[in-house]
This record gives sequence, C-alpha cells and structure tokens, in this order.
Amino acid sequence: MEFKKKSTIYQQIVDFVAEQILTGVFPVESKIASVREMAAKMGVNPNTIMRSYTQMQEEGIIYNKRGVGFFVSTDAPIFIKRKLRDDFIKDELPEMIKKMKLLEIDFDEFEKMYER
Amino acid sequence: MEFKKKSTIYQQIVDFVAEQILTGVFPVESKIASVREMAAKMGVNPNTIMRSYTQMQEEGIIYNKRGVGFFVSTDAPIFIKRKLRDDFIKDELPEMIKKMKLLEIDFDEFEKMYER
Amino acid sequence: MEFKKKSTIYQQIVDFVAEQILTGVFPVESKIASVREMAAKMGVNPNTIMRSYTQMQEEGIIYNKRGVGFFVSTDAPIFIKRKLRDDFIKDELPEMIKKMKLLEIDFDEFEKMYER
Amino acid sequence: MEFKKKSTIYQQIVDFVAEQILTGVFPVESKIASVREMAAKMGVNPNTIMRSYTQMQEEGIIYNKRGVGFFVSTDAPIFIKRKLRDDFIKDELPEMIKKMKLLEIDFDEFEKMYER
DNA sequence: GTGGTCTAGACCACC
DNA sequence: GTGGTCTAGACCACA
Repeated sequence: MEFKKKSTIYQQIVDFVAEQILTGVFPVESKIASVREMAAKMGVNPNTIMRSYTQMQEEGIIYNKRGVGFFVSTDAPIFIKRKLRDDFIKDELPEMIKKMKLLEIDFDEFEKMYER
Repeated sequence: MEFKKKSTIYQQIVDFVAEQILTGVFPVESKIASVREMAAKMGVNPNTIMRSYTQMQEEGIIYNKRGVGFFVSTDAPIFIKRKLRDDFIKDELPEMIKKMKLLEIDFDEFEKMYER
Repeated sequence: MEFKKKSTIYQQIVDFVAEQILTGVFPVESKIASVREMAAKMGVNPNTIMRSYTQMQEEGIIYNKRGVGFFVSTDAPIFIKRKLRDDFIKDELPEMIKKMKLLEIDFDEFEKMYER
Repeated sequence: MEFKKKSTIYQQIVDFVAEQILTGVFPVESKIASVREMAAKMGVNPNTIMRSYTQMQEEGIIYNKRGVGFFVSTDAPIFIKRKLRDDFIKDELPEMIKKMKLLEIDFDEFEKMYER
C-alpha cells in the first residue's frame, strides 16, 4: 500500500480499515487480520498496526478476544459514520463555506442543488 | 515550473496565469510574457504556450496587439472569478452534496454554519 | 485536395466538411473520417485535421465518442446555416452596401428585385 | 501585371484603366499611354490593347485624336459609374439576393443596415 | 484502433 | 521582434 505524506501512516491505516468495514469487505463481527499479518501486508512495522488497532478499539470500532484476535464491532458502521460526519463538519465544511463566500455563491443556489 | 499529471500542461498554465492576474502579479492592461519567453520560463514548447494563450483569449481574459504581444483584459478578473465559480458549482458542489447526504448531514446544520 | 492561400488550411477544411454536411454527403449522426484518415485523404498533417475537428466540436457541429470517432451532430445543419448567415451579415453585406452607395443604387431599386 | 483566368485579358485591361480613371490616376482630358507603350507595360500583344481601347472608345470613356493618341473623355467617370452600376445590378445583385433568401436573411434586417 | 497532448523546428505576415 | 500556422513524429489513455 502507498501512503501519503500529509497524514501519519497509522492514521491512514485506520481510515483504510474503516472504509473496508463500511463497504462490507470486513463484515460486522468478522475477524480482521492479525497485527503481524496486517503489518506484512501493509509493509509496515507491527507496532504501527498495533497503534491503529488500539485507537480503533478505543473508538469502539473493533474489539479484542484474548488469544484470538480483533473483531469488527456490531456498531462499527455507526461509529465510523459518526466520526466521518464529525470530521467533515469540523474540517471540510468550514473550508468549503469559506470558498463559497469568496466566489459569492448564493445560499439559495446551494439550497436548490441540495433539494434536487 | 513543475507540472502535475492530473491535468494537461497547457491547462495548468492557464490556471497559473489566471491566478497571477487575480492576485495582481499580472496587473490589468499590462503585457504578459511573449509566447517564446513564457515557453523558456516554463520549460515547455512554444506551441503549448500558444494553446494556453489562445484559450485565454477566447475566454476574454487576455487580448492581442498585432506584433506587440498579449495583454491582460480590463475585465479579466471578472471573467476568471466567474469561471472559477461555474467550475465549483459544476464539479465540487455536487460531490460535496453527495457526501453530505451519505453522512446524513442535515441541511439546517449547514445553514447555521453558513450564516455564521 | 488543393488549398487556397487566402485562408488557413484548417479553416478551409472546416468549410469543406460543413459543406459536405449541408449537402447531405455526410449525413446527420454518421461517423466522419478519423483524424488520421482525413489527414491522409487531404494530404495534410493530422494536427491540422485535429484543429479543424476541435473547432467544429466547439461550434456544436460534430461530437466525439471516446475511442470511436467524430460524428455529425443532429443540429449540425442548423448551426452551419446560422454561422454562414452571421458571417454574411458581418462581412459581405456591409461591403455590398458600401458598393451600392458608391454606385448610387437606390434602396427602392433593391427592394423591387428582392420582392420578385 | 497578373491576369486572372476567369475573364479575358482585354476585358481586365478595360477594367484596370477604368479604375485608374475613377481614382484620378488618369485625369479627365489627359492623354493615356499609347497602344505600344501600354502593351510593353502590360506585357501583352499591342492588338490586345487596341481591342481594349476600341471598346472603351465605343463606350465613350476615351476618345482619339488622329496621330496624337487616346484621351480620357470629360464624361468618362459618369460612363464608368453607369456601367459598373448596370453590371452590378445585372450580375452581383441577383446572386446576392439569391444568397440572402437561401440564408433566410430578412429584408428588414437589410434595410436597417442600409440606413445606418 | 480512436482522440488528445506535447515536442522540435520551420516559415509566414505584420509592425 | 510579435503572433499564427503547419509539419513530422512521438507518447498516452481509453475502449
């Protein structure tokens, strides 16, 4: 896998796994790759994978069975969506609104397109 | 100058010159670099520059004085802003609206942020 | 094909193709010769044909199917007629009127011939 | 002088001399080049020039003084204008009207431009 | 195969 | 000097 420099690698792995879950590639309640497997697959250090999994566990997206592995939480899609939603509102939306005002795009114009 | 692969070179030059005009680096009614000069400066073939200049001329951003060179139109900033605006509405806005609906972001929520 | 020096080659090709369309030699919605074919047929460089085709595409006379070729637009005859009409009014008509005034040809005289 | 193939040479010489008279290069009542002089200047046979001069004489544009040469008639400009006028009405005008009807150019549209 | 882009270099008309 | 046109050939993405 290729990583971009604008974000940390462990964060990009979190985003990648979250996307796999949302699209159903990693189904709810299924086991995901072990830390060592994922590290080999991604070509990164196992410690980096561990950091990603730990964060996802704290966010309630995955959970751990001792001696077995990590599993996708039942509510994982909900948590992921909520997180994406919050990030979007915090980062992308303000930037876009700023751009709209700069280009003098009317609010009504936006409303028209939204309703369609 | 470095060019990205995601767009054609002649289009990136158009965007570059347009930005220089908007920021005032190339003032209205001033002469811009000749085709050959700009080609040398950018490290591309004069034909490529000619293509950029011809397109900008058709868009009313620059105009030509026979045997003298290309000049920035008085209304260039207006034309450029209008073009950026149209592109935003055509490309970025629909993508963003699609994302908002996917993430179930309410329209009122957007309105609140916009008014602020 | 022979080209006259009074106009550019690519423009003469545009005029030629437009005439073929008007007379029905190139029917509406039919595929026209590919860039390379037309270049060989006309004895000019493919780039020159490309320039002609691009201009006609911008004028709405032909359109492009990716990887297939260029096709005559349904409204091509309308666009071509409108263009011929505009060119006539812009170029030939003023010249003729100038000549009529020089030769002191009465307006009524013209009207008589027109009504017939 | 270069001659076009669409008309006879002697006729083109008539047109040329007529134009010189109208523009004042050959003033009224002045002597024009002798047949031999004009033949040498034009690079054609003297017989051809003679044919041109004879026709112009019949049209009243020039007249002959025995042993002296050809002179521009006092009324030459009037005759020339009248002839150009008749030719225009007979040849060019009908062709133009035909073209206008083909391109569906309204009569009122013409009137507007004429009045201006 | 198709169009589309780009380079390298040439010649021209105009000022 | 300026833009404008044209040639010859190359490489690319797409279908």
